[in-house]
Amino acid sequence: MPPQGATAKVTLEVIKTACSNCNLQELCLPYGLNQMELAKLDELVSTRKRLKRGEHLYRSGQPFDSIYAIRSGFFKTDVLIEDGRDQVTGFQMTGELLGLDGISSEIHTCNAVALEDSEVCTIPFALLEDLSREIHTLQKHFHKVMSREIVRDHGVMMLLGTMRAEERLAAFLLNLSQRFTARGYSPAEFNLRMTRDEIGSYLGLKLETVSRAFSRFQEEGLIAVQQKHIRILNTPGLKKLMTH
Amino acid sequence: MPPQGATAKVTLEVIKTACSNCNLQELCLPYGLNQMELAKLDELVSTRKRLKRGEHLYRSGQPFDSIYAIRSGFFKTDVLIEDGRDQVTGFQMTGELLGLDGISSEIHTCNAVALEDSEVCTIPFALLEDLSREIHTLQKHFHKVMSREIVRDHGVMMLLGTMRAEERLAAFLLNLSQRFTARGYSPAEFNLRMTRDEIGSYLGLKLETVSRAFSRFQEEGLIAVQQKHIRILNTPGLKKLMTH
DNA sequence: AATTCGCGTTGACGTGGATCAAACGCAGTC
DNA sequence: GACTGCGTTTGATCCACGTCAACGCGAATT
Repeated sequence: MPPQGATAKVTLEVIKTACSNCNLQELCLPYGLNQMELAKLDELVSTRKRLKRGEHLYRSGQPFDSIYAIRSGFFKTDVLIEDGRDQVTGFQMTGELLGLDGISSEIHTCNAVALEDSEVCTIPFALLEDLSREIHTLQKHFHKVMSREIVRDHGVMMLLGTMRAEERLAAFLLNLSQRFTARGYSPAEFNLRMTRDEIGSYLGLKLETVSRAFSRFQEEGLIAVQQKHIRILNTPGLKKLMTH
Repeated sequence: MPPQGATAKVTLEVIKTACSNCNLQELCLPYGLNQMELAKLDELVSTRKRLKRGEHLYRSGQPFDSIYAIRSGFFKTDVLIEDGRDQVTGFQMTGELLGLDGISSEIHTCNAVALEDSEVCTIPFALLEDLSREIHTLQKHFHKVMSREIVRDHGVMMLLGTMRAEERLAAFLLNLSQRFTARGYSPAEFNLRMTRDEIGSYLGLKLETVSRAFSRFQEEGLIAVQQKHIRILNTPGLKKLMTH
């Protein structure tokens, strides 16, 4: 890439990093704020942080003082217990928040790891609380975001508690597809950022089971898999599998 | 019961129903508030509601406008999906909050059912938001409560995703024991308010598996079961079973 | 006291997914 | 271009839990 091209790109990014100019407004915290309120939020969210694939954003046990909004990239969160067992508790993408679990005890209770090179906005939580006492809309939106996380977790509990392997994987693919769509990407074609093992951990399955389910979906013409590249060929078919 | 006895009891309850006088302060929302702040909270939480065993506090799909604090009694929450599958997402006891899931969409996303005669404080959510913009401590505490719910759900996901039947049941019993203890009841002896089927649904197991696990624990001298009555005989034994 | 009903227990058997094991494919690296 | 290593696929076997079925028990009803 020619140097002037690179320079132009950097400049553009600097301009765009303000909340007031962020194209994630409708996904992230700033939802529904007016110009003045956005200006205040910009001040709050001044720090940004880049992470390389594989880097930890935070680790379980570390003191909590900020939550993070993903500007770009892809993360997983996982919890680890003494005896070595661990579980992926979620995958987070652009516009989603990380770190809400740390609010309760002021200590992070899980690890957040970048699954690709990523960038996050650091939101000091004490300041967010201050500002959300001033701005009603921000308060309301923040509460909704936390509550949505609870509802999402109930969905995962449902999945883990009542669904069979193929139903779980179908639900997982449809969920990813829907989230990519909401971000303007193709609903039918995407690259998985996580390994089969991580998918399995999230879905309460072993990696072999995940792999077999992928193969089976392919045989049945529901999807086309090639390593991490997924094309969904028959969305209704996947949905029917779920409700089965 | 003699009439004067009943009268005395009612009067006492009326006095005690104010947040400022509630013996659940350290479990419920009012944590850490001063006298003036408590007085304001009392105003907010003016309505109380009694429910008989089996009654619904709210149902999935109903409009959300309040959260509820349990003054006494025992609840379960469950979600039901189209194809008839359902899952118990939690059991709630005295001092715990119900309804946080409804904040996100302003519609309840699960059912809350009383498992014994119960009484709740109705907390209009809009008013809670107003008041928590005034009272920093209340805001902070409310955020912690929501976050704690997320952490709790992660624990359940862990349980459903990685533990085997007996480990799940051991974790469940220890969790109940710990919550009873926090409320001043015996850590070792209590009555289950839910059926084997409901326990199974929560733990992602069939009722027969729950029943067999109970029997097995009894054979091994870990607990004594008699219908819904449980005595924990060997807490370390149960813990070891979990970390196994 | 007999009857019904909801729950719980226990046994026999089947199966979905775990486990173990081998081989493959792609991406770096030398 | 061969080498190495991680992630993935696929097959064979095993086992924890689900399923199906019978029976038991206590509480409420008559």
